[in-house]
Amino acid sequence: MDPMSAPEVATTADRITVAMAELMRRQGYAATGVAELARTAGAPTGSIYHHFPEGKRGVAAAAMRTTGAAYIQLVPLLLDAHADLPTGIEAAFATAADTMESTGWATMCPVAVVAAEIADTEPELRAVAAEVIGGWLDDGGSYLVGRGLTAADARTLIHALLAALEGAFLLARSLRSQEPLIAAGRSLAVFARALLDAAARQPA
Amino acid sequence: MDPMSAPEVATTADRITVAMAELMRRQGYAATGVAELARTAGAPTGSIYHHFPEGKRGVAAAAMRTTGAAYIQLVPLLLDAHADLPTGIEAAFATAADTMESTGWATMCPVAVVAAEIADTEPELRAVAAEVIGGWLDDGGSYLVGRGLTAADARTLIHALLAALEGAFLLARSLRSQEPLIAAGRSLAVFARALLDAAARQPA
DNA sequence: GTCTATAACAGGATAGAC
DNA sequence: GTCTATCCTGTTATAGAC
Repeated sequence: MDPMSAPEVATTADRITVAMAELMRRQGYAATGVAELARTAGAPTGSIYHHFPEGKRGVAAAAMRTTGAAYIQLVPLLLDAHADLPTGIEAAFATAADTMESTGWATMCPVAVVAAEIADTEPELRAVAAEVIGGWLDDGGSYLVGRGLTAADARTLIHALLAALEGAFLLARSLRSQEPLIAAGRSLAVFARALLDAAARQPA
Repeated sequence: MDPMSAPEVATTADRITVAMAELMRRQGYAATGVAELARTAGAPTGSIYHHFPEGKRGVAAAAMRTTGAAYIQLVPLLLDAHADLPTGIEAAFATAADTMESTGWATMCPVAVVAAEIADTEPELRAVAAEVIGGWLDDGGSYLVGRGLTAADARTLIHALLAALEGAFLLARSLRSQEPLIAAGRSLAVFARALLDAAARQPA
């Protein structure tokens, strides 16, 4: 708040949120304990319940929302670099594959890990996951419209793209192989090109 | 063993394995307790450790392998019905979407749920996941070669297909929407058709 | 707003009677 | 091979001093 204050370390609440996102990405929601979270964030357990009265569940919700906001910024960052959209998509998947391997196959999206775990058991967190994923679909779809796709095609493509990305992350992490991400990238590049070509052929 | 014995109920070990697969699919590995598993399987906790000396981890490994064997049988079952491969792929995704909605969005692959959770924390289970997924890729790839794809194309397609399927399951479950599965099915049908067309054009 | 101590309970695993 | 009782450790959450 004070413009004079140095950037310092992030606030305690921020450190807790970031630590939770990191732990969830690595081991999921259920396996992450509050004590471990406190240790990782460098805060006593009491601070967690002070900043997040809803406890572990509240921290998880905040971590998912923060992750969601951070990830959506990557879309233009990765795809604007290529004038040809299909080429950009394929390159983005390749970048993801490299990043994953260089981080020891740990860099998976925490929202996806948690979403799989809690969809049937934690209604509030499932709603948060749906909200975050829905935001990705909306924003990603808008971006694709800007790249020349019709609204309907953009919606189809962003659904297929996000599904392929999350699924390929999951397979790559278990197999410790770039192959799923590379194959998914090729597949989506072909699909994107087909949609663009069809739209160009009948601009009704 | 005794050919005269009625089919009866499955053996205790089988009931435990099946119950574990069902619980893991719904809530993951970490959130599934041994007491809950015993209750679901209709067996005392002692029996679990009698049949699976490695405990919860051993039951999970058995459940993943059993699931893997069951799922791979679905491939010819779903795809042989259509003479045109891309059409068959799209129909299979649509069937998965219907099944999922009619079961209250709970029917996700337990291997995928667990794989996401334990990739960094349970090395033995990660290896089992890799073994099961690797089997799907091998068998699915062989099937696709039988449907007219080159070995390299089959490998690419089965990777892209499995990634899209697991990812779409994950999104569909969180969003409670068929849309990810339908979009992924369309995307893979287009990709499969492109691979088949390219192979037909240059049968070098 | 920070931190310690602890309450209240559930976790996985084991021992041993039957 | 089945089942019960129990051990020990870890869990989430809270109370209350500072």
